[in-house]
Amino acid sequence: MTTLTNALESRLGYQLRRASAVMMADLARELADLDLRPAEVTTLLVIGENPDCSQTEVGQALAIKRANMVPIIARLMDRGFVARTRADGRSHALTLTDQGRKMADEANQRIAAHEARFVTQLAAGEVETLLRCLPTIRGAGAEPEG
Amino acid sequence: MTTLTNALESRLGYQLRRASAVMMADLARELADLDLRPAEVTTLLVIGENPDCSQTEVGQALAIKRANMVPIIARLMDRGFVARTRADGRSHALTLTDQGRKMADEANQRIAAHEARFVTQLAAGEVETLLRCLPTIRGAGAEPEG
DNA sequence: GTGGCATTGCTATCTGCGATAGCCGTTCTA
DNA sequence: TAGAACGGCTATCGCAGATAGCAATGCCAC
Repeated sequence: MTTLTNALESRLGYQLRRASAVMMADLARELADLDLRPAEVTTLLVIGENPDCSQTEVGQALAIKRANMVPIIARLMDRGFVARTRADGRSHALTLTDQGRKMADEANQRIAAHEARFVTQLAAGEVETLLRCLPTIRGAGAEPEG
Repeated sequence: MTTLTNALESRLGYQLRRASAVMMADLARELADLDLRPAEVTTLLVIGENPDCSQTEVGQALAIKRANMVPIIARLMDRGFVARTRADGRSHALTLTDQGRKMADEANQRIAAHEARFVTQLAAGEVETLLRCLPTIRGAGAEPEG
């Protein structure tokens, strides 16, 4: 087995994609026995932080389109983690149930453990740099006009 | 429209995922009129750099599973960018055609422009830090045993 | 040499995430 | 009050990745 050269290794986008995939896979593994997908956890946590928010607000915070929020919320409600009440004729006010709050707490611990596995491999200043640069990269992308 | 709080903003994995998604979307847009998907470009470039490599070798360089390489190679061959000859009874030796080489050159320019849109938003030292840390993160993930 | 094992490419199928187009009822506003 | 904007929803598609298993080939130990 020859090892191939790969000039992409020096590309930011490529490295970002590979690193992100590794962390996503690790997160998915960490959350597997809770039967929570990454997109569901983030939704759960945002609702926990922002009681009575609407679906589209959550979606905007997480860059999830309205249409894609629907099945996520549906499943969280089916499992009794999220409740909603009519806010006005169009929008719902989302809150966590007691069960949902417990699940969010558990998930937060799992996420902390997951993060630690990676952050401990880096110097403190490096983590700080990453957390400063990554939002800059996000901001450098094309703004969704509208 | 209230803006929600989101504690995930301080999470490395979350930021990585968001930043990666932005860059992927930008890359896809840049390559759209070439009708090349991100996974296809990376494959094309690796073959260009490593004439006579096999499919699984390319897959290993790019973290693409054998099974998922099949349709990628098939499409690159259909479009006349990649040719292959029997290396032994099992494996193929992959090379770029003249057309494939041209496409790879063009793709490389597009990628450079795409990268520049983001890299120019960062300080030189920051880019260096990113390119050092991201492979570390990759390495901190669970090794695929086998 | 031959038998067992690993490798290579492949099919088929599944999951997760994201995007688009468009419907309907509600609310805002000019 | 009419038209635009909004919030939730359905339906459907695309891309990337994963798994399980098959057939043919090559490798190695005996």
